Amino acid sequence: MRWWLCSLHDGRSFSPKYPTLKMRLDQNLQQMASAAFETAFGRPIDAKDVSVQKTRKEFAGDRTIVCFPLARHSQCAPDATAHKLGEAMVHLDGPVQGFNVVKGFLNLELEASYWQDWLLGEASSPNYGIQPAGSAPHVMVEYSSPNTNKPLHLGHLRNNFLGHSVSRILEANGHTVTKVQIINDRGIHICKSMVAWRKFGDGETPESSGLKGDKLVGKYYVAFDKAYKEEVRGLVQDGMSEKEAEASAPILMEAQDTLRLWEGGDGDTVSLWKTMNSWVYAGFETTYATMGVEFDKLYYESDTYLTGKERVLEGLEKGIFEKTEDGAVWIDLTNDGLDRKLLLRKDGTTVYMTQDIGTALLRFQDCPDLDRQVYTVGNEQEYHFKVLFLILSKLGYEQADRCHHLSYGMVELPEGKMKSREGTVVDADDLMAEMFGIARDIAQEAGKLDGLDEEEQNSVFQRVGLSALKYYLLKVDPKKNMMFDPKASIDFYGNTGPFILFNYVRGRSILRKAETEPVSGGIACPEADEMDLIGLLHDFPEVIEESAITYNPSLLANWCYDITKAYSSYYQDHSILGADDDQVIALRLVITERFTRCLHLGMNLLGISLPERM
RNA sequence: GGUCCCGUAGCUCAACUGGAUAGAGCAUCUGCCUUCUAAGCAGACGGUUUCGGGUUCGAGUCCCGACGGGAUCACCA
Repeated sequence: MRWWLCSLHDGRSFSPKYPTLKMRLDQNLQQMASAAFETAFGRPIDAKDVSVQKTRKEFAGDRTIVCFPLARHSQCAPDATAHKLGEAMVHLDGPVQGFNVVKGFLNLELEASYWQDWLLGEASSPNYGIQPAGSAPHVMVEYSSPNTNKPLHLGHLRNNFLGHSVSRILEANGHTVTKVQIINDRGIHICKSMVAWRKFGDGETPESSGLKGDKLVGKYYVAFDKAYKEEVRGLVQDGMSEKEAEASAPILMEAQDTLRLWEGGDGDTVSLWKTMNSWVYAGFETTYATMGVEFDKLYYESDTYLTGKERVLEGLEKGIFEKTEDGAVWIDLTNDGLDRKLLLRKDGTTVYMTQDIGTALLRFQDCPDLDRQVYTVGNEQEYHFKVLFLILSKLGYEQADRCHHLSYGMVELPEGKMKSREGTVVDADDLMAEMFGIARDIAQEAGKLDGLDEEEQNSVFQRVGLSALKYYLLKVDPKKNMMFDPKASIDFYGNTGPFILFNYVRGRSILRKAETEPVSGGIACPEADEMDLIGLLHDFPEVIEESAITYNPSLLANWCYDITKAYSSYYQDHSILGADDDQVIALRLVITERFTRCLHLGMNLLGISLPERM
């Protein structure tokens, strides 16, 4: 244990003035303001109606109460209201020691000891900012869920980092979280790769080619597309209409036959399917391991689509769905402002929607205590989920209300959307490798890691490189589309993951050195220079909570940057171990400890792990 | 065409959910390493928050309209 923790907690003088202060500061001030208001004006106001916010830096004070809305209740001008309210609050038994008024803004000044007590009290807890495990309901979070016909790309990285981070943030808020993905291992897309591999593959395997399994299968998916296009072109030249040609190209027919054979359980087809899928999974596993994401449970579409089909047939009997003359099953959602949607093809095979119905219901069945499901899927599928939840509801499942689509925006390239056809896809493996390489180049050039063995160095490169990528993708509001320019690459300086890591490492370095320098006594009173950092530390629990409520890790990412920036500036202007006064050293060390601990936790909730050196 | 999302500095993004003088990074320029890690710090430059109305003490934020960009409305997943 660090000296400044034990010396301040063991046996003595630390007795906070407001030890039972369970509520956070702002709520407390709201209640105080409510009480003070009644004293001053003889009329009650609801504590919730009091707007408390941090005082802006350019004004004196810690917290500000906005008094414009209160003027209506006080029957006084806003600034007069502020004065009287401030007067009454100072007289209450609480931390408010003084105040000043600017226009209708009441700036409250807290007792100096308030923040000292807080630093040594609430902020010192190892659990600061997180809720006890199991104190909130069970949530299932789905993410990743790639197609098994091509390798993971930049879009999947955003998806995985987002879903993984949201899972951790929910856990920090006390939820039990089950991380899942649906493996789309079935359907026409995988059949296309199978057909192409049979036609052009000549028995090629990952072993024989040295290609990662997902890359190999992706290669044949591309080969299929190429052959298909050629056939269509040929048919059009022979006088067929384009639409007709697209629907009847022989290689497509072959893929559709393969799908029928697969659904019929044909031995050879199923066997090849298993082989090629296993190649893809092995490739994905490697990529997930590099990314640092994991899953608690996998759902396979091949296991859930039949359940979906059964529910659709039940719905058909109940008259919720309708069968057209050719035998296909549809739902008519025009009364709900949507369109007609296909649920079963005329040949009885299932579509995407069918299996998602089955999957959703199976998951609630598997976890009886499940409170809700979160689907991390791109915003291009908003319509799909709208329809899915509506269908579940029409089928009579109340679980429909407990499903949430966590929709996120596309990662766009300067030329627009990624198109595999045009070769503009940014491959996940390649991009991560590039990040590691940049991290290595920078570190080696500066000679920062001399003295570490190769394994330790690699671990640092990976953490630093991955931090750049993860932070880059997570700092943007999930719902917004974002831009990625492969030529400009991802920065390692400025508002970036490595900047945050760097300052964490500096803080940790100080703490390691401090261990050998015993100092006793209390901590000095924080000055204005320290208040920036203390204020941000105080925000931490709310940031974690807000990130969970809104499924938005970018709030947390931005907090990590803000506090790091504040620490970096502080670090530059103040010598922490070299201060003249022992109590000042103690204060600065306490702040450094709170900073590194909260930052470590916050970054971990983003899925970013921190090195001790870099 | 219907529905949904977005529009903030040259570029990439913030803005505590309606609060005070809209902030960071990149890029450009100027300083700072004999000092706890310079992947850093300090400063300069950069804005009619796309445009026009409305709501009120107060609007980048809310409502209406226009313009611009994206997504979606598949017997692909």
